[in-house]
Amino acid sequence: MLKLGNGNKQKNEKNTVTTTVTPPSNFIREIIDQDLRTNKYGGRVHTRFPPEPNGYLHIGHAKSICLNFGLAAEYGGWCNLRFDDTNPSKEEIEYVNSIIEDVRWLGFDWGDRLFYTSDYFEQLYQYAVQLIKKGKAYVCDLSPEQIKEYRGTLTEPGKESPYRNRSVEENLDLFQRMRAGEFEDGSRVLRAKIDMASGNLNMRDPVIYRILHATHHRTGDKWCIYPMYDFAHCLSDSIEGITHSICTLEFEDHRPLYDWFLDELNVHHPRQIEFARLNLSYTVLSKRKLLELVEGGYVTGWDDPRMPTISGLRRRGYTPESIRNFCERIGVAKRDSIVDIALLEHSIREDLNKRAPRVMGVLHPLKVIIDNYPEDQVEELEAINNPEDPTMGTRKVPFSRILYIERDDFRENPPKKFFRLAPGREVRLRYAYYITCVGVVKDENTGEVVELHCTYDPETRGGWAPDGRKVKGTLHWVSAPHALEAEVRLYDRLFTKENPCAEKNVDFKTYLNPNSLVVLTSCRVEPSLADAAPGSRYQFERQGYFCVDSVDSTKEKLVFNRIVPLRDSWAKIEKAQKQQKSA
RNA sequence: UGCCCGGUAGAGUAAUUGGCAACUCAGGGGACUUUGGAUCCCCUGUUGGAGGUUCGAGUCCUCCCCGGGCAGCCA
Repeated sequence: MLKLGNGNKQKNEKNTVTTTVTPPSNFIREIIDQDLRTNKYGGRVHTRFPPEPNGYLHIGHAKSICLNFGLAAEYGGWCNLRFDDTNPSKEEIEYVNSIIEDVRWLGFDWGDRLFYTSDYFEQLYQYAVQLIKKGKAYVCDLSPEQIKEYRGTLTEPGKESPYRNRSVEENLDLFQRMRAGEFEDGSRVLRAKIDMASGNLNMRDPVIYRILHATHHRTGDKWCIYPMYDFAHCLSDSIEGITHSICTLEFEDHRPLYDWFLDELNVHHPRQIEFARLNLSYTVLSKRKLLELVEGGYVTGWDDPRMPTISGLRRRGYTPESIRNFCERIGVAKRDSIVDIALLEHSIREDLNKRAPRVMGVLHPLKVIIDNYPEDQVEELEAINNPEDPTMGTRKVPFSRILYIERDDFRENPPKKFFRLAPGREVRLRYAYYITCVGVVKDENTGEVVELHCTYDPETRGGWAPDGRKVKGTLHWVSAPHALEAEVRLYDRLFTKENPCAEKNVDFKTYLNPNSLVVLTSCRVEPSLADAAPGSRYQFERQGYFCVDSVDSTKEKLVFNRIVPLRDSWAKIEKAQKQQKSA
């Protein structure tokens, strides 16, 4: 008998997701292709994303979301969103809401197929009763400690519970009274009767129902017994008519148990496929560790832009497209691996290069006075919004006698291959003029360069010299009297070590990067940014991609998050030069 | 020392299922350039080991080595 879930009767909402990367084949697609060829599920492909609402989603979940929703879209099937809410002591509505928001933001749509395992509590209870009636489940009065003791170890078999052979009638009565609330938490459980000597611990009479007098965020106080994950999960998949239950590797050992439940109950039997969860270099991806960072105040919250959470990446400025492309690129397999975070960074650069408007912003301002530029003159110079996309048009940028340039763009004693400004050197100011440095003003006490004097060549307006002479460097700049002051938050990798969890006896927090956030408070950006909307993304030319912080930025005080820096080949040259010197 | 899974360039994945080991990222070099960005071109480097089957093995077989997971009334 094949029981089809209610999901099958409901209408499909097509996903609108696109990726620019051609998906390579993988072992899951092969399995589905095979099932389609053999008509195993009547040609259907129905997946689900089944989070537990006990934390925020992270990039590792994005992999699973993209897989499940992606496969469904690709094969013209469906993907359900189902909350695995079987443990009211850990789950909260706040998490439910954040998960819904995140999955939607990633660009996926579950139509009217939003489900909760708690929707099935009554049905699940009836399944348990069926097992009891078949003599395949029993109420056990052993304490938690005793159950552990009786379970045996990895290498030794367990022993049978003295309550294992209670009569069906007694079990039915006891289970009903468990539901009725007659017993204390922990006093009794319902167990499957399988094999205490199995090499697979999951088969040693696993607990399938426990007593928990806790208020559930959806069912309130209706229940005081709750099904265990192993029991609830496989049967929820079955109820929904899921064809391919895609999950992570650690559930491989549970599959025989799921097979046992499904076969004993003789219900629709999804095919479970396990894949390796995502690991990313220089970060951690476990709810427990992320929670530790949040609760310990190491970050400002779940949406701290340094966090690998979906909400953190969103606030940082990552786009859903870039995350989807990343997930496509990393592929899916069964071996554990650590993906280089550079791949994530590449994905966002690739996306934003095509889409982000260019703008000029000076992070570490150095004042420049153009000695031969008329005192009160202001010119509006034309700048291209995105050289990758002419349809994005142009804008006007004001130019005047006093400017700011990047402090790094000037060297009093320029090293080899330094193409930027130095005493006597001529460079181009982007979209403006060629300027030549004619004077350096330093602080008398510290020796710090505080101001540069330059002359400009009026013939080079727009950045071209009529005599054809070339300059090697092009600098970004802002007009001092017109510039907007802004705060810029420079984010870097959260950890200094590729795998912060590699050593079992060293706390991963030891490797937290002390420079993962550097706040710059007196940056100057061009005036076109005055009305920049929260969340909008820009390329600050020659620097990187930045996003208006959606929480802290105001019209009065702009705050930008650095999403990712541009690739910086000068930094590499300089680093190599320094290494050469010290060698 | 029980059960399960896995091992392909530095990283992540492919390989028409037994037929020239490739793609992306990273790294190196070059071209081009009003972003030292982007783009384009080139390069470095790979089937854990030993046997076996075969005309032919990353793929099939045997043994070994290495890595991961499992003893919640968590998921």
